[in-house]
Order: sequence, then structure tokens, then C-alpha cells
Amino acid sequence: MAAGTKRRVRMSDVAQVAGVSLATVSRALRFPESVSQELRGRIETAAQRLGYAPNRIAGSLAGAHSPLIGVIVPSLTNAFFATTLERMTVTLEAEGFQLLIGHHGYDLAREARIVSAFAGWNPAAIVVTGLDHSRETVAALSAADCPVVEMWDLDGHPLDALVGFSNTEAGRFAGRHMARAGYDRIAVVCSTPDKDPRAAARARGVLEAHAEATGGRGKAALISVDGRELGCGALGLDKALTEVPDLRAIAFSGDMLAVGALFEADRRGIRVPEDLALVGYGDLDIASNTNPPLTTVRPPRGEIGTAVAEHILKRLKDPDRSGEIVTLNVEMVVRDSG
Amino acid sequence: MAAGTKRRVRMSDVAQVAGVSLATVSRALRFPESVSQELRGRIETAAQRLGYAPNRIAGSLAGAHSPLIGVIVPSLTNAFFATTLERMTVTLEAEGFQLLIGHHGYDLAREARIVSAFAGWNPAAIVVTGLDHSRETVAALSAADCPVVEMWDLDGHPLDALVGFSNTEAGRFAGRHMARAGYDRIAVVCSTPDKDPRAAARARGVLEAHAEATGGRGKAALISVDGRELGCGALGLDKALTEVPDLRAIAFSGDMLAVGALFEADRRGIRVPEDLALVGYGDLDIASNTNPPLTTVRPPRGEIGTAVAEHILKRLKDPDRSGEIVTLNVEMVVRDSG
DNA sequence: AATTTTTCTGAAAACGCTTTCAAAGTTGGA
DNA sequence: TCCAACTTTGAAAGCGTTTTCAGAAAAATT
Repeated sequence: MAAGTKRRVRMSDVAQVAGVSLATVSRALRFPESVSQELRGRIETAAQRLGYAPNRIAGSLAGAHSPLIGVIVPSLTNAFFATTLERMTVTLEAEGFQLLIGHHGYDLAREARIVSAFAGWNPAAIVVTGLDHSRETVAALSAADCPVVEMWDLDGHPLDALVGFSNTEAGRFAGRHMARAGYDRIAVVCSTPDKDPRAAARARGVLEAHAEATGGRGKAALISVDGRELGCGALGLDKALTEVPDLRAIAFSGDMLAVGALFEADRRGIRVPEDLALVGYGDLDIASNTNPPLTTVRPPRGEIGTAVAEHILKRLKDPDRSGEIVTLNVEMVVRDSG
Repeated sequence: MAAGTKRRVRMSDVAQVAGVSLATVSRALRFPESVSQELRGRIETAAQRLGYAPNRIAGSLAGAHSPLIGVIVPSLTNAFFATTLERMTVTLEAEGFQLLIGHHGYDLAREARIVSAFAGWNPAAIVVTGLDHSRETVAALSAADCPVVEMWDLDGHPLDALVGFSNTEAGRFAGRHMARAGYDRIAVVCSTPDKDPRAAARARGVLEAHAEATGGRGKAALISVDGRELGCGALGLDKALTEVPDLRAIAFSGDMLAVGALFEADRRGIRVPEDLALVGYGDLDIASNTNPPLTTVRPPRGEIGTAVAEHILKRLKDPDRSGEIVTLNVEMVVRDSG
């Protein structure tokens, strides 16, 4: 436990025991096929017996890139990104990569600092969330000199590769659904649209599609709240109710907001959906469990993780794939709340 | 973007521009005080102008340890660990450390593999969740030859340092509370007690304290469910109701289970707490928002992250602190559900 | 049997920093 | 003025791999 106790087994130790050179051990371990059957056996046995574990730091210095992949998300406590990260980890870990995870809380300046820090690790790739970045981030990303993948968005111009879905379209699904269900006076409750461009895009989508689908006869109000938590949903409901007369339905930029509003409606004796319809976004586990279960839009949160990981894997083998765009789809999940 | 475009600025470039040696640049950057005022200025200007960013890989190879800290949690999608990770990241990032995050889904064999993988990065410290580890994990941890911190538990014997709270005690809070509130026939719904030793410890705590506080007159049943999600809570409610006659209260190993049960109770027309009291664990954001709000036990989830980070920081400066134990407290949050 | 290919293997040069050790330069006291 | 003590700087030796290049051995060809 205490540092400096015993000397770690090095590749040269394995080489000595196996009676071969360092170079051969390296090859045998990295490209087993490139070494004769017999040596491979001897080397693997020696490595096993000595309990050799390669020093990744040394390997990364000698190689062109490290098997590190930097991933930057807005937040770790957000179930969306957590799912994406989990899936990415699983796929990439299996190929010997290790994730370097950073989060910036929707602060673009912090994003830039994290990218710079990651670049110092000479990563095999860097993944960032969204398409909105500061000049500094873009500069740091290009200085990192490795594949860059943007994810979770599709509404904009990527720097390099892109894996995501259209948040505008996600909003449009909800807006269209509400119009078709006959709700012509609606509100959209959106959390920090100034800081979260994807939430803002969804809100815009709802508004647009609702206007189109009602032939302009519908009325819709945009209401912003200062957070993504349940409490803000309750607050949003309150605001919407006071600001919009004859309100029939509310779309939210996230399921937690919608659930918070659902609870608040219950407290106020407002029946959902009879008096007021509620539509969320996210299809979190809770959405299917509330009373009534929540109508929502499901983003491909796990799929993004897998797709990003797979893209990176393919890309590292075949650099021609730079600039690839992977489009994933959103799904309208109609339940009873609206 | 494409690999191999331009040469990265090296420390030797800075040295050349500043007209000093490599060694001096290294010193100036790492220990500004150890270099004369004038040189420091020249070197910093040069570094700035060239846009020098240190190569962490090279630095780590030359130094004794890398500024990487490995952290292993059961799951990233679990709000408890996500909060801990967020706090750890913030504190450690400020000191120039970078987290290597791994998750094993309560699978001890995977934990061992992750520890081994982390050890290859020569990390400054490794943090693992809980006190239950396989022989292989313990071996890999000791081979890593760096400080080890176990977190989130206190019921057992640590390998080295420990930052956590007693899950048994957390359970005891709930059990005692239920007994005092006059609920003598209770059930404990616990998710995968065979795989999650902390959940099992909490369940045990509830049972013990309830038996003590009711003077043995109380009856309590342990019911296990196969997951931590809302749906399992509903299932747990159902099982408890059929298995325990005259059931008055249920304690859950997690808030999501409790909320799921609350929803299910609502569907069945069971009044909470009049017909049945519900107690959770976790004090997730949702706990204070449900109808009725959930009585629960609050673990120090953010505090653990901060405390672990601070411990590591102190420890790296002062190796004598090995074996330190930081005890944090749990809090009973009484609301309306039980 | 003598060559030419092809397959394996090892020596040695990076990779970009940290750190030790000694030399050079400064300061202050005798 | 000279020497001791201290401060500041630079040369060079790693850190543990990967990878290139060339030589040795084995296989295939004439």
C-alpha cells in the first residue's frame, strides 16, 4: 500500500526470464501473431508467472497516442449522460481504452479548460457534448491533434465527426403530438434555454411544430425556469398557469420537470390529462411509472454511447472516416398524461 | 483534427526561446519559487507565446506517479455515486489531478479487472467503493503501490484509508423511527442483498433496531427484489402485502424503490401513511417532492466525494496519514410518508 | 549445393519530461 | 581581498515502453 515498497515487474524482467529481447516481448504482447508460436508461449508464461502488468504511461509515451479517450459532458448526475457514459465505457474498455471523464455544468469556459487538460494526455480521441463551443475549445480541440466526436446534437455544423439526434425534431414530435391531440393553447417550460442549447432547440421545435400543425390558430408560450429538477417543474406549472389563460397542455424540456409538475398538479387537484395535459422529454425510468404515466419523447441515450464508441473504434483503424455523421432517432412515447 | 498535422510545442522549444535549459523550464513551471524572478518571467512568457501545454504522459513517466486517480463505483447511473464523483472531480481537478472512472455493476470480478487496468497507469491513488473485494482486487490494489481509499461504507475492516458512513446505522435509524412511530409489523424491501452488501447492511440495521425498539414484540420480514428501479418497488410492495398480514410499514433499501411503491399504493388506493407507512433511503431529490413527501435516511453522498478528495490531497503530501478513517454521518429525514 | 526469399529476432534510438549532481555565480563575513 | 556558504543554473541520466532497421535463420527456389 505504502508507495515505494516493491519494484514493479518490467518488460525487461519478462524478457530476461523468457530468454529473449525486450523488442520481442513487446511484439509478442501487442501482436501475438507476429512472433513464432514457441516464443509466444515462453513469453506469455514468463509474463504470467512474474505477474507482469504493462506500464501504460511508458507505452503511451513511446506510442503515438495513449489509449485514453477524453469525454466531456455537462453533468454526471444527469441520467442521460450517465447512461451514455456507461455504454461508452463498456464498449471501449473491452478494446483496452480508458475513459477520461470531465463535466462542466454547461459552462463553456470550463469546457475549454477541460479539453486543454485532456489534450495533455495525448488521447486517442476526444468526445464533447453538443455543437456549441467557445473559440478556445475549438482551438484546444484542434491542438489535441486527434479525432474529435461531438454528440447529442445534430442541429448545427460539426467540427469533425458527429453522433446524435435532432433536438429540434424531438421538440417537433411533442409539438405535433399536442396539436393533434387538440391542445391549442399550450406552454413550453424550458430549463435555462440560455445555457442549454439543446433544451432551447427542443423548446423551439415544440413551438414551431405546434404552430404549423394548428395552422397558426394555436397559441403557445415559452416559459423558462432556472434548473432541471422536480421543484422547477412545479414552479413552471405555476408560472404557466398564471401566464397563459385557458391553458390546456404543457411540454417540458425534461422529464423531471414534467414529473415535478405532475406532482404539483396532483397537490392542486388538477386532473391530468383531463384538465391539463403534460408532455415530457427523456423517457426516464420514472416516466412510465407515474400516475398517470408520462407521455414523453425518448432520446437515444444509450445508443449514442454505443455509437460513439463504435465510431471511434472504426475511425482509429481507418482515418478516412473523419467527418462521419451518425444520425439516431428520437421516438414519441404516448402514455396517459397527454 | 487529422492526426499528425503539426508538431506539438515541447518543453525544449520553450527552453530555447527563453534562452535557458530544459531543467530550468521544468523547475520554473513546477516550482515557480525555485527559480529567479527574472527567469520565471522569461520562461512563462515564452511558454505563453508558444502555447506550450505540458505532455502529461511524459511527465508521468519521468515522475514517480501520474496525476491520475482511479475511482471505481458500482454504477454511473446511480445518483448517489454520480454526486460523489462530481464532487471528487471538482476538488481534484483544481489540484491538477484527473479521474479515471470505472464501474463494475456490483460484479467483484469486474472490479478486480478494473483495478488491474488502473494500476497500469501508475495512479497517484485508487478509490474503490465498499469494503468487500475479491482476493484479486486486494492483490491488484497492493501491486498498484499507491494510496488506496475505500468509501461509502464503515462496517468492516479497511485495507488502508476509509471514508464513509455506517450503512447498518442508516438502517437502524429507519428501524428505530418505525418502531417509535408505532409500526410493529413491518417489512424491509431490499434490492439484491446478495450482490449489494451495503443494501444488505441497511436491511439488517432496520431489522435489528426495530426488534430492539419494540422489545422483540415487533414482527419484521425481509423481502428481496431484483433491482433498484421504481418497478421493483411496486413489486416489493405487492410481495410485502401478500407475505405479511396486517402490514403497517415498509422500509426500502433505496428511495427509488420507495417511490415506486408509493406510486403503486396510489394506484391501489392504499393511503400513505394512514394505511401503510413508507420509508426510503437516499434522500434523492424526488423524495421531498412526492405526495406525500417521503420519509427517508440521508447518506452524505456529496460529502463523501469532497472528503475522499481532501483525504487524498493531504495524504499525498503526508504519507503518515495512511490508514486514516473518516466517519461521516447519516441523517433521518422525517416527512409525511411514514 | 548455391541462391534468393521470407520469416524471426535483437540492438538501439526515440518518446518528452523529472531530477540529481555538480558547476558557476553571488553574497557576506573575516 | 579572500574564502565560506548559499543560491541559481545546466548537463545528463533515467523513466519503461514502442518501433525501426538490419542481421540471422529458415524456407523456398534454381
